[in-house]
Amino acid sequence: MASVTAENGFSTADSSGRMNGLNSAIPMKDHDAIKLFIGQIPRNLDEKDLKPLFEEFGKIYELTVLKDRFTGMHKGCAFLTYCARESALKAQSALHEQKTLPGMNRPIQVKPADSEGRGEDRKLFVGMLGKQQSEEDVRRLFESFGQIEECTVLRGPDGASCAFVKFSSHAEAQAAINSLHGGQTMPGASSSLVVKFADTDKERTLRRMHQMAGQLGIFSPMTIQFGAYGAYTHAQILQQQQAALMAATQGSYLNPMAAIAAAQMQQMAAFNVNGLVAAPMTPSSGTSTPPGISATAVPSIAAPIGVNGFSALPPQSNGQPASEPIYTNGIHPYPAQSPTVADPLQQAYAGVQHYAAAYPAAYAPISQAFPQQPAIIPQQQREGPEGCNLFIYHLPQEFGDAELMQMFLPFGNVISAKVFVDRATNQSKCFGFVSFDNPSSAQAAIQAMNGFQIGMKRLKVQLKRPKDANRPY
DNA sequence: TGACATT
Repeated sequence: MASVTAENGFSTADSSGRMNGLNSAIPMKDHDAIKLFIGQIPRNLDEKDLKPLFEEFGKIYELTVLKDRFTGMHKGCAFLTYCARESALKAQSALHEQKTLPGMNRPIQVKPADSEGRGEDRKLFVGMLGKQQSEEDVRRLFESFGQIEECTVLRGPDGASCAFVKFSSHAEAQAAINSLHGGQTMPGASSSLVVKFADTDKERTLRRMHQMAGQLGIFSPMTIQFGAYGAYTHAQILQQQQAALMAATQGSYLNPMAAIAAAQMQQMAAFNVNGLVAAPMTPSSGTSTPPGISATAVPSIAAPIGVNGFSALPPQSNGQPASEPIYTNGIHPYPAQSPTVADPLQQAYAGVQHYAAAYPAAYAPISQAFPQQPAIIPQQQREGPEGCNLFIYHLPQEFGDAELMQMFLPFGNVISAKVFVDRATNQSKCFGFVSFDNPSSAQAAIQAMNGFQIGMKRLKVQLKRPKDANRPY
């Protein structure tokens, strides 16, 4: 009887969003209470299951598991507000990334919800970190500029690659930018540090996407999605953008491949923009972008991608391309993993901003790896060994060899990337070839990029047909 | 829809 009552109490709390159960009078919360985002929660845990876990740090004011509006499906994350700010801080430090709940393969996430930050310009994106940098290193780097409320380093198998640092004020963040952006090169990084405001504001992102879309005629904001991992419907995206954004920005882990791909797409969009438009996507640094994306752009493009650690790395994932000499980017196929809570669309958005933003800076230093002949690459199409050559269809019209190469660099050493062009019109035929130096890179690329949606189309990425198979005559 | 290293 008693337990039933308790259950009912929670159910009530559930629908009202409040955890002030039957006998507890706790309607008050601190004015500076922090709403926490809780990520990586097993879907079988409901409010009542979660409550005990969090109560230990203080009285809970509100605990809401995020659910799909239509299906009611548990989204694997929740919002939690303690009555006391202090409790939230305690919970965060005690739990965040500190334990992994049963059935999860990533540690629990406990961080201030993004709604708390108000999306103000106090959050920085930090690119060009070295491989070694830990969150602590990043904190140290930034701490002199103000109070760091949040610091997240996104890293992949190889180490750190970029980070978010949220200050308590815009001014602090700005100061950090002023002092740190472009000012030093982290050990193991190929370019100087990139420090810019993170675009947390969804609308700004959308605006930019719209801008780009208008200018390019592609990449409309709603069209970058992942087919290959498409567990997300458009409706879901729209309804739960908020939650998903949080999930994505709160350190949830995404499929690294998808994330990389997203960043790549963004990057390419940026490149295209460069050719056409002054620089809608280049925020802080005034670096002028090269006029075109012809063959001469290849080395430059290759550099940011292959050389630096973060180029292919969208901010909201832990995916990470490595940093090494140009065509040995050390990136290795991440095994395709099942997607987690975050929304690919969000990744894509975020990827755009950060990637594009970091791009100008990434531009400057060209590899030390090819001192004499900077970075130039495989200009003639070369086939790799059997099983290493991909046929890619449904490329955007705007894509040239460079873009194609960029898109596939994260998966391995690209020997060659060739978009077919109609000789008469000089227009892309929307298909091309990419060759890797080993089959597993090719497979990784297929895994990640086949089905990648651009605009209304999805990339088709397959092994190229062997020679003899396509010679009917 | 289309389609596999071209001029």
